[in-house]
Amino acid sequence: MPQEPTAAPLYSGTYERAIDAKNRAAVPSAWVKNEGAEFFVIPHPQEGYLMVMPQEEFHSTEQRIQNSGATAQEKRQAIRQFFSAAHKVATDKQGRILIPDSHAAAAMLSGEIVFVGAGRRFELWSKERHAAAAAVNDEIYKRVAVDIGL
Amino acid sequence: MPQEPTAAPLYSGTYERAIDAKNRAAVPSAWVKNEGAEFFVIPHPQEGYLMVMPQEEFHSTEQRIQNSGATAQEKRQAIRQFFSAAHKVATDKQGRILIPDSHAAAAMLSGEIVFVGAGRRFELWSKERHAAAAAVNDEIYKRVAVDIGL
DNA sequence: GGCATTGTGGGTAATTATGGGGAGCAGTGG
DNA sequence: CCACTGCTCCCCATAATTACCCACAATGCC
Repeated sequence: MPQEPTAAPLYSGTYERAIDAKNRAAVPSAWVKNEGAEFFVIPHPQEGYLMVMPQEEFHSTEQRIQNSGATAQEKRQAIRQFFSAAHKVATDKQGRILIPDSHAAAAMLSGEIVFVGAGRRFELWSKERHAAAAAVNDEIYKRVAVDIGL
Repeated sequence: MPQEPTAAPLYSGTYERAIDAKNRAAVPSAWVKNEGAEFFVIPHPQEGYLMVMPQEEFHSTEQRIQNSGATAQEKRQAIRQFFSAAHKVATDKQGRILIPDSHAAAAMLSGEIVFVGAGRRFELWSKERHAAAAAVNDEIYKRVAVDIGL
């Protein structure tokens, strides 16, 4: 049998979850088994949500900054910012990750939150913000879908 | 001519099925090669039915968005929407897939449903919607058939 | 007519999601 | 140096959901 190149973890789908008073959130079980249990959590620089990625995607994101068209000094500063904002988290025995306070506040995470698959990484949104952002994206998605004859 | 190592599955035909109270639907046995087959389920952006595709078709659809004429940002947003709407499902030991609640609701699937082969992917319709859509398609099909001298 | 395959339904066990108590540690300030 | 505080992790309990298993009906094949 031709050995499948162990497809890199692929996060897809949307899951509503709760974040409790201790800032713990259960990662969808379908996403935990692919990967070990360690993720990097980084607030998205503009939009108010958290990016969560496994180590390899974290490194590849660093590379993308490195390969950007910015000046050497700008890249150094951007990478420093990137690293300082990134927190490494691990799932506990119940498959939950602990969101650092500052990050939860930045993304307004409390009560109902949404896990959104985004390919090689996934995202954490507050339910309200996600509803708004998804509406915008859905417009664009529909237009592009017509373009490619979906 | 580049020979594909494993013949891409071709889905054809129309099958009426039931979806039960647990949102399970039996995939036509002719379409399930091995046990534990995995599919991605995505609501069609405009019309109210579900697209179901194996992983390779899923990726190729992502590529088609990537190669569309939209701007880089639009493509990113469209792909994000595409990923977030796609749920990975696997057949159980009886060859059934579990349809996520939100998707079943979006396509109004309950009671009688229809599996429709569509080449490298297949579709899930509610019986009523499929009847309506099929009537329209048949009109078009007949006209085109005359065009090509069928 | 048997027999195997496929589709359907439902009971039950296993997994997953969530909440909360409490032990262990680190840092802080007396 | 030692309480005290805040935080994190572990454990358990419970609820909800999912997957597994069996039973049976319908169909087609030998």
